[in-house]
Amino acid sequence: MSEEPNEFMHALSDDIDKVLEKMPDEEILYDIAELYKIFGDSTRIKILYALFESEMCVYDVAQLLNMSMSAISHQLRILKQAKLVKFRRDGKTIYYSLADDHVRTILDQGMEHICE
Amino acid sequence: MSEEPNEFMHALSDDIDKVLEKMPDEEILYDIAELYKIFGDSTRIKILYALFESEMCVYDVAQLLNMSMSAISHQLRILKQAKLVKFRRDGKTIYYSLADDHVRTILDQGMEHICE
DNA sequence: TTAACAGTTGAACAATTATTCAATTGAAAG
DNA sequence: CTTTCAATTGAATAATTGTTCAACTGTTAA
Repeated sequence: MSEEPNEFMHALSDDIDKVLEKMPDEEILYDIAELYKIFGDSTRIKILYALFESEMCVYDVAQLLNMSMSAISHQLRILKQAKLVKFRRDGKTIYYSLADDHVRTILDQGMEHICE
Repeated sequence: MSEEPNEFMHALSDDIDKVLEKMPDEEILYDIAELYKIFGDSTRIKILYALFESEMCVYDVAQLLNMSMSAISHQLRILKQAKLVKFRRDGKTIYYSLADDHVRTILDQGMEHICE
C-alpha cells in the first residue's frame, strides 16, 4: 500500500459537510443546551419534583427544601422564564405549578438513565 | 371566621412530610441534576449530535466544530465519565461513539420542548 | 394610613466550569 | 532509537452561576 496524503486518513471536507447538514441549526443546539442547563441544578430539580405533587407557594417550597424564600424565588424566576412552571395569584400568595407534562417526561428520561 | 394561627395558612408539617416521602432521595435528585448539567453545554450537545451520524475521532470532531483538539478531548472525557459515549482504539486513533440510545431519547425530548 | 405578610429584585461573593496553552503520553513507522 | 501523529493532561484564565443579604413591591386587613 502506498502512502496517501494525510487528509485522506481523516474525514473529507465533503463528509464534514454531510454531517453538518444533518445536524440541527447552531441556534437550536444552543437552545437545547440552555434548556438542559436549567435542569442541571439540584435545587431546581427538587422544586420541579415538589411541584409534581401539588401547586405550592414560594413559602411552602422554601420550607420544604429548607431554603430561603429569596433563593427559591430566584430559581422559580428561571423556571418561569423557561416556561417550565406557571403561576397564579391568590391574594398575597402566588401559587406555582408545572407548566406541562413535558417536564415530567424529561425528568423521567433522566431518572431512567441514572437507574441504568 | 375566627383567626387561625399563621402556620395554618400554609402547608402543615404533615403535608410537607407527605411530599418529601413521594420525592426521590436527595442523592438521586442530585445525580439527575449532574446528568443534565452535562447536556447543558452547547459544545457537548454538538458533539453528541455529531456522533449521531457516525463514530468519529477527536481530530474529526474538532474539525467539524471548528475547535481545538484539546477542548474536544476535555469534553469527551466528561461525556465518557457520564457513560454517554464509548470509544475504541485503532492504532493512533481513538474513535468515539454514542454509548446507547438513551442519549438520543433524552435529546429528542429537549428538542420537542424547544420546538413547542 | 399604617402594619404585616408574601414575594421579588439587585448587588456582592464564592464556587464552578469551558477554553487555551504548553507539556506529555502512547502507538506506529522509518 | 527517533520521529511523527493522535490524543490526553494540568495549570491558568475568564466567564457563568447559585445563594445571601438588604431593600423594595404589592396585597390585605386593621
